[in-house]
Amino acid sequence: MAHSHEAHHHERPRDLTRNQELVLTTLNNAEAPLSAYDILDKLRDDGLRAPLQVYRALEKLIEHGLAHRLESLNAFVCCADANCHGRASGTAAFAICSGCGRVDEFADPEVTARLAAWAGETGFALERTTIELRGRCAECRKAA
Amino acid sequence: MAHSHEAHHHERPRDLTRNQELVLTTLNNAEAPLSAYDILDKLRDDGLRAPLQVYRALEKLIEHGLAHRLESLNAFVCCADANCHGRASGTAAFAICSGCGRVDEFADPEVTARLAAWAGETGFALERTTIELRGRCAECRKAA
DNA sequence: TCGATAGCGTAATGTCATAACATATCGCCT
DNA sequence: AGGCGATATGTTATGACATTACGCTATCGA
Ligand SMILES: [Zn+2]
Ligand SMILES: [Zn+2]
Ligand SMILES: [Zn+2]
Ligand SMILES: [Zn+2]
Repeated sequence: MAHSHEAHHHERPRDLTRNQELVLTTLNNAEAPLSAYDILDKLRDDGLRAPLQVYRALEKLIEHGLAHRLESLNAFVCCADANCHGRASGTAAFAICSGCGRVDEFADPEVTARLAAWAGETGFALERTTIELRGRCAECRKAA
Repeated sequence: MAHSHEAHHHERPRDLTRNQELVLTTLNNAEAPLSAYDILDKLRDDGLRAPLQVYRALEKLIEHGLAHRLESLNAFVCCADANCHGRASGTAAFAICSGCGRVDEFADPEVTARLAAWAGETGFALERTTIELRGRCAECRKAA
């Protein structure tokens, strides 16, 4: 572990390609999750033309932990949890507001532990976990 | 609350229409989740012709707690947890095997409680929760 | 210099889901 | 019986999301 061989289990983030950079920036600038086609539309002026260009970039960003896919929305957000990349915080959970569309990423170690425990007892080899909460955020409730 | 006004918060399950019955039976007979189009194909001989007929039936079945949508799969399963309909067990979680495709429905009250607690602290009005685990089931691991 | 790996561009296609409109059926009140 | 609202249905067309297939290019180390 002595010489510079990269962090051992998680790519260093910053060797993004042009398309990946464009997509990540678009996600970063967005207030709410974007679908792949939303992203594509925003990047037409930068030369992107086909959905696949976006999907390929997203795939890498997600691999690197820089973005997440929201399954219940068929849309994508950039990662908001500094610890998430280093996976110190366990499985990420997402609270999605049906009012403003904003997404709050958080992690609860106890939840992670309980699900891992269930997997352990059951013999289920856990690879990936999706936790998505739908509802209305505090701000939208006040604005009601 | 004295006279017969139905159970107060959860419909009695058995007043399904023909289409709902057909779809539910199809899901019950399936070993793995089915997409709406899978269901449609299986029900062509029974007179179903359009996706919407299936989606409408699914919508009601899900409302009644007789079926669930798996967001990470865009597919549907029938509910496997007797308690689920009576909502005694809290939020349902699903373990989806990438080997055999089978789905295991379970509920962990502690997980439910932790997510509810997060929502409480944050002021998030929780309406619906999705928890989906991807991996390989014990049987598929043995068969490896 | 060669081959392997990764990324890129494009077209076509596949899969999932809903809008819009027209009918039909049932419970209920008059 | 007649009228009404609520719910379910059937059908067509369309929209939204995602992948397959193919060929080209850049990079890097043997
Ligand atoms: Zn994250
Ligand atoms: Zn909100
Ligand atoms: Zn259930
Ligand atoms: Zn399996």
